[in-house]
Amino acid sequence: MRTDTVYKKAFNRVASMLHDGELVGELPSENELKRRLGVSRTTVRKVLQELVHRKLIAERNGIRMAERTVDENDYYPDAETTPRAKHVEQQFMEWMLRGDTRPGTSINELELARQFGVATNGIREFLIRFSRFGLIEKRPNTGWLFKGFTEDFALELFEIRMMFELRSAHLFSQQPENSPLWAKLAALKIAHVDLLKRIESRFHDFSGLDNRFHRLINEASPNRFIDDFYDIISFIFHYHYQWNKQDEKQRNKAALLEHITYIEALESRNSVRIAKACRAHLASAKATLMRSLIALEE
Amino acid sequence: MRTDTVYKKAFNRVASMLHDGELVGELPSENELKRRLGVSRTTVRKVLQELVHRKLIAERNGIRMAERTVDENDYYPDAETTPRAKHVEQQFMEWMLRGDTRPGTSINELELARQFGVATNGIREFLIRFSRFGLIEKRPNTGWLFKGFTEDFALELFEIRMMFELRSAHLFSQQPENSPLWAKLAALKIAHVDLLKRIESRFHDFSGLDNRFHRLINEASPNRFIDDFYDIISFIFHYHYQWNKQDEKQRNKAALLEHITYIEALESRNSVRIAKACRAHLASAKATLMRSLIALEE
DNA sequence: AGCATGAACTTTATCCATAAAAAACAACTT
DNA sequence: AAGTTGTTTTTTATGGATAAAGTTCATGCT
Repeated sequence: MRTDTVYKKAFNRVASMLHDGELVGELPSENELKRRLGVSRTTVRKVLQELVHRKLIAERNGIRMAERTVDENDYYPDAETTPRAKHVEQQFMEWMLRGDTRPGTSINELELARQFGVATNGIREFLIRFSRFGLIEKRPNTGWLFKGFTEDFALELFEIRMMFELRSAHLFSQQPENSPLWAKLAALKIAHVDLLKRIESRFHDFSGLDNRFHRLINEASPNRFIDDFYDIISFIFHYHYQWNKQDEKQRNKAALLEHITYIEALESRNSVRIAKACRAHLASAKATLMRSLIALEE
Repeated sequence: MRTDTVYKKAFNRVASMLHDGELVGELPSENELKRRLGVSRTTVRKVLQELVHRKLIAERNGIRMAERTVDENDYYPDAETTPRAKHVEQQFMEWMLRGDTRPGTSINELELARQFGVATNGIREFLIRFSRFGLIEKRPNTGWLFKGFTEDFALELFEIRMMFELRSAHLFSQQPENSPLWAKLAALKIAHVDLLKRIESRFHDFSGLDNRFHRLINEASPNRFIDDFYDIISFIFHYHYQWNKQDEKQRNKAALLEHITYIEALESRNSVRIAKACRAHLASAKATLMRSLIALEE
């Protein structure tokens, strides 16, 4: 059966809106809620129905009002708000990055399905999606081959990344003075400086900034293939560093400083300086990844 | 039910081997056939069984020999030797490139499934696979968006292609003198010259050469992401030109000449000359594609 | 007319079933 | 011991079913 994660997530969302006093007095219409929650009206209605049923809200002559205050165990557990496909992704990534899965291992759909508690279809769809990351390969009628999260992989990844980023940074710097992206860049710089001040406690926030920064650079002259490639990078890094936290603070602090230099280079519009800052930053990111790969081997 | 296309294809293969006298006297062992056909022994046995049943071969005290001569209608029809997934691919590409599918159209899995006569699962898997080509986009719980085989698409595609190819051509030229790839390049050049002589009748053969050439260039310093990207290109071109044959002969002849120039540039090891030939060739390929896109609009 | 709710219909996400194909195991032969 | 064939088990490719979520149609209210 299809999971009802969309509903549960929407429900939690409304509950927390009630809790935070974002919905005072008469509740918005179904259509308005639909817009705010980004789900269909069908789902909105289901949420409302349950809210009434639990007496969190009450409906009197067509007007819906908050009734009871929301408490902690009105919320559905987080795990129930994530669709199956996402769970498969997480479990697979853990299996791959954490387990002792060696390069050359073959991947068995049925076995993973059993292990993850889902139908084989879900596994297969995930693997198809995942195959574009270059880490697995399909052999028809036979199964999938895990090629390994190896040094080669990282080298090839960074080679492309470097090409793309140099290209995008260059084009970014060539934008007209009145482009709104310059203002965005300035704002991002401030965010960097702010984070740097609080780095001791807030170092986790870096990955959000990192993402924003690299995506911003691509915005100047969009290319879907570059965007897609950046998705690969984010994905890989997200999971890799999620299970590999050594030196996180230090790593992020260094990257933050590199970003600032890089941003200033962009602001200078000086090609040579830009290329240099870009190269330096990527070289450092690469070195960090390589180091952690070697650590994994042991 | 799973199709038995693997079996049928293997059967046809063996039948044509018998026909062509590639299997004289005692037939090879099951294991040997398995190796030659690239299928499992289970399938080999099924083929043999059917061959016996149809009296194409006979088995006398453990020895299998040809019995009857193979005739035209011993073969299974071609359509039955292609797996469902491939059919879906073909039908989808036709639907997309030939039909009046406009950018922005949304793609309905169920409707396609009905139209193509397959289960929705197959459509979905295809779409997931296809999504990396940058022509469609998934909107969760809702469906897929067809972004269109547009001018933008072609521009973005060629931008990346140019970056990759310049990089690969450069690295190719830097290979040591004793690399075996130089010999391969020379052989390919001869094949080009040969084809040029027969271009009037054999112009269809160009696409095979084109593929070999571009893949050869990448071989010097492999990068999986570049290979993958080249898969996208081949795929797109394959289908696009399959339904768009205008000027095919002339187009191929021009490309053949460009390739020869390009190969000679590589052989010269002269960077400037290489970059120039590479650019010229890609610019021309791009112009051809753009022209045919505009033709489509009308 | 324009927006709200209610109800019916359609499509997606997900599981399950099964024949075909592959792989593993077993017994036999040289 | 290594290669054959026979048999059994496992896995993949494909179809089908269904609850959840999305969309459309209908009705009613300002």
